Amino acid sequence: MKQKITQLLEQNIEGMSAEEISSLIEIPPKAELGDFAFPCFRLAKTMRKAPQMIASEIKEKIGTVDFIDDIQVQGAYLNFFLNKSMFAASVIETAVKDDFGSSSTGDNKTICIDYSSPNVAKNFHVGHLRTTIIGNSLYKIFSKLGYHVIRINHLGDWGTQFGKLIVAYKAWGNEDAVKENGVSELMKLYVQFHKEAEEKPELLDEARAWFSKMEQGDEEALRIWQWFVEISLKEYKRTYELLGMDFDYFMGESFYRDKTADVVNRLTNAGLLTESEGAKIVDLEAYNMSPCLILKNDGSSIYATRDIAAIFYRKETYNFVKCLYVTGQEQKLHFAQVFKVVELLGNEWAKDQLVHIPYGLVSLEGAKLSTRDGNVIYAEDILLEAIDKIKEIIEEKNPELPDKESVAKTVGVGAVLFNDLYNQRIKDVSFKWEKLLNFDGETGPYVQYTYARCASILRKVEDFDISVSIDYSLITDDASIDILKEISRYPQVILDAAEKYEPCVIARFAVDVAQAFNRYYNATRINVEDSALRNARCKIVYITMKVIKDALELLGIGCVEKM
RNA sequence: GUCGCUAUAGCUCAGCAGGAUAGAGCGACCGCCUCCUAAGCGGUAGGUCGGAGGUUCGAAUCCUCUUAGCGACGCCA
Repeated sequence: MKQKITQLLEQNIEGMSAEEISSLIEIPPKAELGDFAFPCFRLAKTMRKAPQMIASEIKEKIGTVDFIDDIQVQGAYLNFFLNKSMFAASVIETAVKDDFGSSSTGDNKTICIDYSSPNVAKNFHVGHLRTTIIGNSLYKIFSKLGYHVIRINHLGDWGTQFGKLIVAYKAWGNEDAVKENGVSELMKLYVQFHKEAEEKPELLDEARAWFSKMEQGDEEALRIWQWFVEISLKEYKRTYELLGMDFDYFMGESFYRDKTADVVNRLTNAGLLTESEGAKIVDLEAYNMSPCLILKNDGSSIYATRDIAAIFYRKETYNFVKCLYVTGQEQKLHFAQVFKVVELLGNEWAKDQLVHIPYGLVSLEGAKLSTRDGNVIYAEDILLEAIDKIKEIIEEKNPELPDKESVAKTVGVGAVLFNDLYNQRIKDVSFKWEKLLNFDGETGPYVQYTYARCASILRKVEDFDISVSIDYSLITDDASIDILKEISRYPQVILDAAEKYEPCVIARFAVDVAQAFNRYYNATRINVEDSALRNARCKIVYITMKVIKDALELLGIGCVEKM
């Protein structure tokens, strides 16, 4: 709509007929805006007339068109007021039969999303939760738009850290303790390694040597490594299950270990590889970036090498139109370098197909997250804590509720997911229990509550039948029109979220719908005597539920009928 | 030092292909359940949109400079 109006302003309307002007601003069948206005200043400037005069001229010429009930001039602004029942009819009818998806947008093209990707042998903490939750939502959003989305968990299961772990395990480890305590035992070894390495820096060389052995296929090294990976995966999968998430591939960095030589070959053939301080690098000075390290001075690969190998593998295997990387913004330079190197190898597509989707730093009550100092909270604990808190609230507010356990899980997990998706990705997050466990206002439970409230209403109206047509002239009150305006935005909201790679657009929308509905609920009695009125109002309740459920689904959050 | 990100109400944040009186939530205070779920709704208080210039009829939004916080800047990922 805004674009249409801008178009109008770009043109000289002098001498245009009313038909021409109204065809220019033709109101779309699904009006995105209820009442809207546009400024006449720019037009006034080009036409050298007072804005007020322009406004009244347009008004005079446009007259009344479909959907528009009234036009007013206020100061220099033109206001169009919708024909409310026509608008209501349009919104309700599309919402009843549509699934809101522009499913042709994606045309079944493939998108790879690389997200979650925890570092094996480290605990899955708050920080990992962000990439996991955001990535999962992007997967849902693009799937809805008709893309074939491949979810890749690029586990950090290769690299010098395993050399460190092997050194630590051989020096201070104990098989039984690792078997019993899993990842946290490995974490302890890792922490101890760093402590000892401060005194004895030669440990670091030892660690690098062990990693080098891994790369060369040393049997002992690989056996220990494999064991650590299995232990870690078991724990991660428990968290993913709690989150209700899955991946198409758990393909860690180790998967590319035999593909890094090919990267080196390509770079060598292209004459891009140069030697510097004993290491092999690609110089990126021409692009204002520090060099991209490809091989360390001991000849072993580094994460950039494996990331490049992964890009080629994915392009060849899946022929993606986009490959998204959901990681912290501190890795911005790394991805810029890697993408540039791929592009320099003669791949123009790298420019717009490889996308880094950064998010802000997670800190804990103001302090930096640090496993070494014990300043961490584990994802699983957060989820379990949230579920417990929800159970308490249920006992307090609705002790008779059936299925308490499963409701608490859906709502508790939903609260955590929503909390992570409600703000723009780029914002830093300071984790606070107090905030996370407050479920009033702009939260997941609030939206879910609104859904349950709707469900409760429809349960009580026994004769409600969605297929019975209604009299739209009964729907003209402000509260009804407000909720319908919100609902009518939904398809555009999905597109916006996809374009910006921002699930928060959808989360905000869900809250807007819930707020509009709750206002409607308070202002309007739905279950009334008059059956025509009751039916009409129930239809609004019905489509509200449908939209909320669909939107929450895009965030990876479920709904409950009662809570 | 160079590059990047962030800065809007006491707190957490929306708004930013320029447009009407800058919006929510939390917290505080005051109201609303003989009525469909009060995890709700309404109201009050709270703002030099970090600062200074500039472009414009019009700037939270665009440009320049500047301040503060954070991050990245070669053998970790």
